[in-house]
Amino acid sequence: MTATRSPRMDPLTLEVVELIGEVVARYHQEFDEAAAEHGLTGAQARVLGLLSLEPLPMRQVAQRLKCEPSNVTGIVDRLEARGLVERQPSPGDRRVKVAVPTAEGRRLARVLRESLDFAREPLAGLSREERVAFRGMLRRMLGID
Amino acid sequence: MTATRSPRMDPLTLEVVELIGEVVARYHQEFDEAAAEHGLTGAQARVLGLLSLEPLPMRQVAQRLKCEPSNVTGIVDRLEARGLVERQPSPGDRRVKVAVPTAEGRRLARVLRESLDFAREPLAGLSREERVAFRGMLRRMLGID
DNA sequence: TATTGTTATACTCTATAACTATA
DNA sequence: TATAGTTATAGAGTATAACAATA
Repeated sequence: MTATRSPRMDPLTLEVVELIGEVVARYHQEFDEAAAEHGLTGAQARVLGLLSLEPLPMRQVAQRLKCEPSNVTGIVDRLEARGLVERQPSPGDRRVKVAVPTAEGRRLARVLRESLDFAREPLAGLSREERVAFRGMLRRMLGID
Repeated sequence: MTATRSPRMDPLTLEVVELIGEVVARYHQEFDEAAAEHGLTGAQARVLGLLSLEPLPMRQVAQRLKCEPSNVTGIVDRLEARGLVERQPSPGDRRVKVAVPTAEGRRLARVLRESLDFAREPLAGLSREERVAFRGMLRRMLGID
């Protein structure tokens, strides 16, 4: 039996993997801070962002969040109590409730989106070719194409 | 007053920002799943990973996690109950308790590290030049250099 | 007095299971 | 009977404040 116990990673790849971990941590930190500045938790801000792109039935919100539907009830309850979201009945199926952002909810979602400068700012300093290359790498990591 | 309300983002940059968000979500998902397969939460796995690199006083764990010291008490309590971590007195200062992984804790930390193939696998398909370029981009995003 | 770690408390997020209204 | 949403419950992470032991 050899000492090898997993696929070997060269120092460069190892460094890149570690950098990705740091980017992930930084992204979450900045996202949560931006949400907290407006009195929202990370989960609430994420749901508000989803709904500002497209109103969704409760169950579909859960699918996007990859969590149980019962959790969405509480998150939307709190957004609704803040006047940022409303539950609207679905015409076709009376069981379904569609979560729709209010005007204030849409406004806040836009503010939150714009305050996430972490990624945008450094990207602006890249050439178009560099950004294309970066996009290609991210796509490969996500299994796109 | 013009309609412009924030720095403009070209479609390519916008797409890259969105891809980064997806990578972040995917990274967290895979990390938490790997932890759950071994009966740990994400926070517990993260602390165990930290300690496997270097034993740390409770307060310093909180600083690395960017959370309040009182939270670390509970996380380390659960790791200790699982036999993965021990609290050891500090020789120089009797107020300090150093969290040290046990042999089993170090073993599990290594397994968790190796199961995070998400980033490593696609990186292996890149040329050295591409990886260097990717590293440079990540560093700029983190403000390194 | 100041610092380290803990306890107590309250809130949020999470999964599970049971429930209701509707299909 | 199946599905959408909710409620009830329990565990975990989080911040705040107050506390004990030590410096």
